[in-house]
Amino acid sequence: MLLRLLIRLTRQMSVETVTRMQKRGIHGMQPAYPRLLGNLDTEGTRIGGLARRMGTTRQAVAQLATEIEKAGFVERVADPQDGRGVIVRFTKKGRAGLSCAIEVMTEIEVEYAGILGEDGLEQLKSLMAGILDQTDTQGTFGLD
Amino acid sequence: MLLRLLIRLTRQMSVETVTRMQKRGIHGMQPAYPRLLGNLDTEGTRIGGLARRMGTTRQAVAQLATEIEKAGFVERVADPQDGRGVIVRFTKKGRAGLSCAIEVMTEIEVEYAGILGEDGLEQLKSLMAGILDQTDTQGTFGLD
DNA sequence: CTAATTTGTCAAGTACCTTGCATATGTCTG
DNA sequence: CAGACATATGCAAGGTACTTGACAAATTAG
Repeated sequence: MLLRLLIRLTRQMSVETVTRMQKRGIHGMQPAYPRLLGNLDTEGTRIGGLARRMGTTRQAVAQLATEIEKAGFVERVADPQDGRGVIVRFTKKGRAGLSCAIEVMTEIEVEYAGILGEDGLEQLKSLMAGILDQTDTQGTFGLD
Repeated sequence: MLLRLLIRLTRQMSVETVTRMQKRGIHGMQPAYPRLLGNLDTEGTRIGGLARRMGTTRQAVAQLATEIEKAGFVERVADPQDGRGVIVRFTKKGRAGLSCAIEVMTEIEVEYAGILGEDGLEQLKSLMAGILDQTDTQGTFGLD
């Protein structure tokens, strides 16, 4: 069953990513963080904007942002243009964390390419993207 | 990034599966349940055996079993051969639930095959299985 | 200026998982 | 058979990631 394969592979890759980042000295990174971090503009992005990009609710983003803030990868600042707005932006650690995450994920993908062949990996990605394009109305941004 | 695609597709398929089962009158099914249910022998299976098959800890299985028991899909009985053992086995609702889960997951896969072509879907599955075979030491049983 | 809308937060609850510890039962050795 | 050890499960606490509902403050529309 496809679902079972998806669950196992997702878990494996998530755990592997966090583990390798730790070994490289980035502590406190969690599998869910790069999804938010990868959607942050360099000047920072508002909660609602992140929610739209990530295809989730503002509440979920606010909560996730709180966790990521505790881990030190982002900080919240008031939006000078809109008194209601809160801008989430990178700390220095956050930028380092994101680039490490990308490195590690790329490294893992290279290993998978070693198993499947480069074409195989590209096919895997494009097949998944094909399903999501047809079934998921969410846009695709940032790290996606 | 591959990980992001995996997360999105997994979530989508999980939610879709549970939603469709509800529409067919199976209530209380959760995405995690078929993984256990699909590893149950017809006579039932012990917690430890399930843990081994599912590649997880006995605690996680025991807890999941409690949830699934509350939902009415399985029941616990003592192992007559081993006083320490607890056998988890299907209720009538559980058998109906599992077969509905398989129907629904198959139906979703057929829809994906409509997007990717049958060959595309088969490729997707075999590519994922290829990675897991090389990287995951867990055995493959039941619904996998 | 009032009313509606947008924005973010708080609070509670759910799903699934982890680790550590306790306890009951079984097996093996002397 | 007793004692030591291993195995099987349960209990408790905690953590991550999410959901829904309600709310107050700020902005915008009429």
